[in-house]
Amino acid sequence: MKVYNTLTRKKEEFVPIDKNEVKIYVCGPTVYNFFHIGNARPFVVFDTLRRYLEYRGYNVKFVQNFTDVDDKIINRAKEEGITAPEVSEKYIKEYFKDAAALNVKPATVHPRVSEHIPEIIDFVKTLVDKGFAYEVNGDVYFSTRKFPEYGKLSKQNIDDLEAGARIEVGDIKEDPLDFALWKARKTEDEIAWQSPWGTGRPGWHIECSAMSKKHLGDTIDIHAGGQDLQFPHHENEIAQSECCNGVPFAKYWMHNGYITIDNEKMSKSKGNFFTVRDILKDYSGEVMRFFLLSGHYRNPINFSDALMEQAKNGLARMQNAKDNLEYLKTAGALGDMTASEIETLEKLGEYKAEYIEKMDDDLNTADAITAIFEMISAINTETRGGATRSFAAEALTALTELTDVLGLLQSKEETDAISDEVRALVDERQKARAEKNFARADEIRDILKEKGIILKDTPQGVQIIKE
RNA sequence: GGCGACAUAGCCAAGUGGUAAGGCAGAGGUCUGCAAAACCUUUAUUCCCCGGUUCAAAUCCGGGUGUCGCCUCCA
Repeated sequence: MKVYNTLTRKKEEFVPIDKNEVKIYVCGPTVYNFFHIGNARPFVVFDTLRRYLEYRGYNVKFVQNFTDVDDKIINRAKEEGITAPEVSEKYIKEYFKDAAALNVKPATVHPRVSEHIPEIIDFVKTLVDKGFAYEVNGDVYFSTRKFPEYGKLSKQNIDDLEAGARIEVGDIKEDPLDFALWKARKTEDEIAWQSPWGTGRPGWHIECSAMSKKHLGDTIDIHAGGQDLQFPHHENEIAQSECCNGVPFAKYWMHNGYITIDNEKMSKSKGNFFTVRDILKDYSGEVMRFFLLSGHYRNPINFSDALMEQAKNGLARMQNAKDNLEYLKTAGALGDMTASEIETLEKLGEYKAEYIEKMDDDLNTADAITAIFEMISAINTETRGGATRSFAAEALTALTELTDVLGLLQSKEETDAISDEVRALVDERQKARAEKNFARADEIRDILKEKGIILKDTPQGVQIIKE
């Protein structure tokens, strides 16, 4: 597999450091609110990366943190009149709900900042001892100039950065580019821990470095996150980790592109801000996931209602194909596959190869989806006038193998559990149809539709689908 | 000011030297009691513009134009 490495700005062959275990760290959410569609992109994209690597036989250790110590959480706690831990606890729970809706699997480890304070303090101490950091009034800052490679990820020249840096009034830092590793407590009600530099809490960037080290070791395979994290967050992580550990931090850096609303960046101040929780009222998580995977992960993607409608319809084509095969698996013809079916099955193998080739090319999910649609066309054409049960079963396996890796077509209930009541109505409708009492037949179809049950009359009989 | 991304049909989108994938929407048809689904046909002589390289360019080079992002918390 090839992945685009931000560090080198090139697609590189992916070779894990330890061939038995791929180590991936993804920057997770700050848990002060429901997460939004922009947050959802890296969750979905890198969950797909993980699924694909697992599909290719790798054992993946996937770490995604929760930032549960942060100004935004403290502010939120004040607003709601509860404690900061209560806020983060609440939104961690909500994270798992929305992630599940998006078919994002839980990480191997979901470390929390609040549970890694000793590790963070040790990390900062090492940096101070090695002379990469200094303390001022209970704050500890990283000395950016001490790391000669600073800027290697974002390809920025340190002097240019210096020129553009904002110099705040009364800044106590030795250099404007220095950033906080540890922040002294300012007010009594702020959450804080004891440290060699007094009471305080960790800075933002240090958390990821410390948690990555704890759970994955000094050098990891892939560090991933949103494009905006490239600078300064990831640049700072590299500086901290490489100065502390003396070895490269991550072999590959992967960054996903932005989501825009009407071609503008989503932001609270513009009021064009959509949480996944809100979107779920109109579209399923799977539609959102399909939408997010329908373009290449490094390209920007625009979010709108019209685009979600397109995604919904596209996904429905996929779902129909699966539903039809599931139906034919039990309603299709008995006996051996036909020559044509055997030939089609071979073709499905070719589409699978195409799918793998595209996913191998820096996770080209757009082309992988194309391969799935080509597979579906071949299946639909073959099964147009019916199919053998064995072909339906084989085709279903071939199709779901590919959709599973993308985390699609997962959430639908199995259609086998159909109640006697429904069964009776279907039978009554069939009788009505035979008697040409179409008014009653249509009425029953409408009654069932209200209950989320769709009937399709096929040459093989009535296909019953639960929405 | 520094760094970077993008521009392909009505919409979305892949394609980085060999003659424009795929999806959505639209039109016509087949099947059907009607639906639904599906199938068939149809929708870019052309890839923002201008030059250049080449037998050959959406793809490479030069120059424009436009849109967006990072440099400040942010996926």
